[in-house]
Amino acid sequence: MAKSDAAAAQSDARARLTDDVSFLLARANALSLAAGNAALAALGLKVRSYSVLALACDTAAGPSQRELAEFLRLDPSQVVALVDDLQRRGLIERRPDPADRRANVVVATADGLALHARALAAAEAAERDLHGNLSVAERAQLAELLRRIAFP
Amino acid sequence: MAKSDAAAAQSDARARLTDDVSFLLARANALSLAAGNAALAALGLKVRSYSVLALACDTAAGPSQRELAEFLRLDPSQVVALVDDLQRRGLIERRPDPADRRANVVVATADGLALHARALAAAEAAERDLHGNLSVAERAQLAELLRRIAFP
DNA sequence: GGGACTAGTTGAAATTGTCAATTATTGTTC
DNA sequence: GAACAATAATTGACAATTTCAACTAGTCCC
Repeated sequence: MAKSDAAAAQSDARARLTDDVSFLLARANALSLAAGNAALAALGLKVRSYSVLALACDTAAGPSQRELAEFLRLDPSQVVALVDDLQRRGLIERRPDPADRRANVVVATADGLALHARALAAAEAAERDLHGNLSVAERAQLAELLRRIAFP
Repeated sequence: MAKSDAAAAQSDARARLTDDVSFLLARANALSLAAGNAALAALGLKVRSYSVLALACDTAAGPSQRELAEFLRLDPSQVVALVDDLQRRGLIERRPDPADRRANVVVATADGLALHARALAAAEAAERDLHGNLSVAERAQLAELLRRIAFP
């Protein structure tokens, strides 16, 4: 390889990395996670526990822990710890799934619903802050593109 | 709050989460990270070490460790460990920065450049696999939108 | 009823993240 | 130019997270 070729091969490595969707995903996520955790800290939540709470605030028959694990891409044992914590704080309940006695269904308590409302507002504020330079249309488009990667 | 309002407030919690850019970012990143690590494992790299190597393959005067830490959003002490590892394997070198004797400049060796070329191919294949349902234009658009979040 | 599989749980081990302290060097200020 | 605050890299300690294997209880299928 000629000297100039080697130089050319080197010079665009950084360019490549900043064009790399995977890298951008990682960095954007790191910023988003930090901002989210900071915004939720005042409520005693992290992004993880907030996500569990949000899903537990879903339909009356909330998600099973297996569904939580799959949706949040966590090990089932991590879900146990998250649910334990939120349950100890009276924000969610484990209810036996009437259709499958092995499974628990996770539902929010009244306190959980109330906290979720506040947490949602905080999370949305943090997100607006993070995406300040994106228009509403752009944000929707970003969500749509991400959804096709996140849920293949 | 009337019963129907409570039900309505609950029923869109899940919808909200899957519309939440932060959540989608987290999930897409988790998939991307897993795929990337799997693709790079055969070369003895992870996404982290690959990123350091890629940046070290940058211009002749590579990045300082502080720049690596900032770019990859890592604690400086983590960069030390990553650079130690790659250096032990003869893939990169620490060179004293002539302009600032406190700083090291991290540059790839010939072996490092060679491995990076193979790793780049593997990473790109994994990414194509992950983004299979996105067109080239959509991927470019996604990269542009992510860049505006990742580098505010 | 027996055997394969699944949901949740526990606990241990490995990896990663966070933080304070230290050394060497730089930049700034009087 | 001597004194002082600030910065780059490093070390080591500690917390948090991830990953796995094993276990119990329940389901599904034959």
